[in-house]
Formats: sequence, structure tokens, C-alpha cells
Amino acid sequence: MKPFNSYKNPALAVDLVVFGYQGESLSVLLLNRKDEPFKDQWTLPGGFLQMEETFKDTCARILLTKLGINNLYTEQLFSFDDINRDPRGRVISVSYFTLINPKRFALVTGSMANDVKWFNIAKLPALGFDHRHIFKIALERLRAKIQYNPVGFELLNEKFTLPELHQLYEQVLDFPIDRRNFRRKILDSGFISSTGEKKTGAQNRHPDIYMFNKQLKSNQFHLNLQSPAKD
Amino acid sequence: MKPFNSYKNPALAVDLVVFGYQGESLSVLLLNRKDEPFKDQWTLPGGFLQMEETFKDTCARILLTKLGINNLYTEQLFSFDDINRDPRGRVISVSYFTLINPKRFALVTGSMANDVKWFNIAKLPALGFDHRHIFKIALERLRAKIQYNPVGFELLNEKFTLPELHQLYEQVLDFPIDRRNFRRKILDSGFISSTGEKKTGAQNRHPDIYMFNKQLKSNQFHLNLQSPAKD
DNA sequence: ACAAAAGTGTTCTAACTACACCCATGA
DNA sequence: TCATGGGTGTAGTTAGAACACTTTTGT
Repeated sequence: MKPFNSYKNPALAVDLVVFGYQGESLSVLLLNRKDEPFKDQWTLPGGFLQMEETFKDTCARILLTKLGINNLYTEQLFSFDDINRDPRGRVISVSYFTLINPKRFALVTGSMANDVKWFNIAKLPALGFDHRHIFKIALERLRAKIQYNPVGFELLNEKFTLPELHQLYEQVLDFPIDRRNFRRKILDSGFISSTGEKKTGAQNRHPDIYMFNKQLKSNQFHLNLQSPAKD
Repeated sequence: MKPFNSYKNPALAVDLVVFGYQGESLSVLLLNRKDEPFKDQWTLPGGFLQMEETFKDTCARILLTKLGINNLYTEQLFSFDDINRDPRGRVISVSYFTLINPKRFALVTGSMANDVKWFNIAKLPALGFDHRHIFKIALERLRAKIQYNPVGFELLNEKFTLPELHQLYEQVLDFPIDRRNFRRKILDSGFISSTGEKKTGAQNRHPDIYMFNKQLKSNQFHLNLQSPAKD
């Protein structure tokens, strides 16, 4: 066996699938590339891992310098290894996904990009590299995860109403969910509690305002929401 | 931004958690290292990714040259990035797990190792690197996965009895499962069918022999087995 | 005939689904 | 007072848990 470091190593990129929820639909953040390869095409934000960085450090750096965002929930998704996934040479992509509330951040188009924009997940443009595939895996993961983890709350304001949360679940899962059953499941899970306040302004009954119960241990919570069977 | 390939890249290792089932308990395959670092200590089998290899290629190479095993089900687990996880320098580990039936293979102690051995998962020795951590994640994943995927069958012979499958599930999940309910759930899932044969020899009623239904699409199958609540 | 392990069925309970009416608000 | 959307309860069904007896075999 050859000694350590006599091997040539592939480059290691970290790519991010940034989900946001706004205007009552689920979006992903894409970046229009200024340079080759895939110049002027849309891709997921990403960057190369530096020797002294952990993956999460790289995520944070990308989010801050390319998008002006800091302090986020990130979770490792998968590592992609297709030999020809990058025309410049061998590049492994370790992908992460993250959830943000777009209202909290003003996007910055870093020096690397022509543009940075939110895209409705149902209307994505063509993506460079294998990013369409990465996005697809991320969406599957989000859909699975939202059923048994309080990740939905990362996408909303700190205070939110049950109808807002309900609509978020319907948007993410892409099937209708019974309002009343949803309410009962969520409340029974103990993950949210009422603030006692009500959201005023609308010309109809004012919905109660809830908050996520941070102190609760992330134990059993399984909404078990399912797409209604088709015949 | 610096041009592509002006970066120094970390080394990329692929580490394998190889689960086997024999002697009525769940085991992992460990390798005793011949060289530094962690000389004479036990670790997971692993190796460095070559430029022209996919992760699965590397897995196959490690399994073949270090263990004499080929042709396996492998699945990506997670990528580990602690900066000091390897004393030789920065090494990222992409880990995979795999399931084998130890009876099908004669282990080979490759030139790299002092020894290769199966260890009962309840009696692991100290492991080098962060391999104890990797193992722990793999076991969690296996426990989750066996509930909704027919992975259990990889660990058994092609033909098996229901009591054998039942015991495997109890060993992997580490809690008792009602025989009768287990039988019903497994049979209802449609993932196995009877061969019509019976396993003879024992001094008691001869159990029916089943096979995994390969042609079935991997759709809905959720055993939903749970550890009995403690008070 | 006995010991050992496999095969089988039912009752009880908890969880989920489906569904419709009343309430609060602003215009 | 009306239109809009939020809040609430129940009956019926289904899925899961708990549980014990009978059958087959080798000695």
C-alpha cells in the first residue's frame, strides 16, 4: 500500500439545498453562475471544502458570503460521487439541506453570482451539474422528516397560527390534509403551545397564535400523514 | 476565488460497517491493523477512494481484497468530517453499511491486517479512529431500516423459516416481539412466500420454509414494531 | 407419552378517518 | 347582515396489542 498522501484526492464540494417558505409556497434558493462551468445557468449554492473546515463550517461560509445568511439549521443529506458530475475534474459533493424563513434575510448576490433567487419548487429551471438530482433527494428527505420532526417550524415565524402551519404541511407534502385531524395530531404531539394571543386584522375570526415548544425533548412525534389512496 | 485545483483537498476514505448474522446474534466485521496509526487495534475495514472509483467501487474493492467477499448490498450511511479524526492528517470518511450472510463467505485476512474477525455487537472491543461512532450510527440506521425494508433477508439464507426471521428481528432490534403478531405482519406485507417445504431434523414440529419475494415492488411495508413501554 | 418448538384465532383497545356545524370578525 | 375563514366534537372503522391452546416431531 502506498503511504498516506501519495494518493491524488478528488476535490470536495459542499452543496446546499436551501428551502424557504413564502407567499404560501415552498421555494428553493438558486444561484445564477457568473463563471464556467455552467456559466449563466442556475445551480444550488455551493463551494469547496477548505482543509481547516468542517462541512458545517463550509455551509455557514457559503450561506454568509454568497447569500448573506447566517445561523441556520443544516443537516447532511448525502454524498454524490458520479465520476463525471463536474466537467472540471473529479469532484465529490457532500450535500446539506437547510430551512429558512425568507422574511428574516435580505439576499445578497455575492461576487460569484449573476443573481440569487427563490424558485417555487414546482417551477424550477434547468439546473447545472447533477443538482436536479440532489434537489430531488432533498425534497424527499424534507417530506419524510417533516412527519416526525418539528422542522416545519424553521420555515415559519417564531409565532404562527395553526392554519399557517397546516398550509405549510400541505404545501410541503403536496396532498390535502384534513384540517381538524391535523390540528388534533399537532396539539397532541405537544410540540406547540398557545401563546394566548390571536392574530388580528383579517376579516374573519382571529386565529390563535402558537409557538414551538423548544424545551420539549424531541421524542415521539409521528404525524403519519398520508396521501389519500387513489382508485 | 482561486482556480479549480489550486485547493489542497482532504483525503477521502470509505469505511464499511459490515453486519452479519450467525450463531443467533448480530455481528460486525472488524479488522486488526498491522500498521500505524492504531496499529494492533481493531477498526472497521476501509480504504482510500481512488480517482477513478465511485464509492461503491471502493466498497467492492475493500470487501474483495481485505475480506475476500464480493457482490453485496451496500448503502451509504453518512460522511464524517471531524478535523482530527485521523492522526495522519485531514481525512473525510464516507461510510457505507452492508449486510452479509457469514456462512456464504470464508474470510480472508488480507496483507494489510493482522486478523479479521466477527464480533458480537454487544461485545465490541475498543475501536480506532471515530469508528465506534460510525458503528453506532450504522446500527441505528439498520434498526430503522429493517422496519420498512426487506433488508433482513440479506442476512439469512435464501430459504429460511419464520422462527429464524423472528429471532433475527429480535436480535437486531433488541426487544421482544410477539411471535404471532410478527408472523401476521410479515405475511400480510407480502414480502415472503412459502416454498411448501418444511425444515426437517429438529425433535419438534417442522417449520415451514419461506423465501423472499424478489419480484414484489418495494412499496408499502411497515412493521411498526416497537419496544414495549417501560414504567 | 413426553418434551420442545411451531402453527393458529380472538377479543380488546387505541388510533385514525371522515365529516358538519357554530363562532368571531370586518366590511 | 353577510361573507370569510377559524374553532370544535363524534361516530364508525381499522390496526395493533395481548394472549393460550393445539399440532407435529424425535426420543
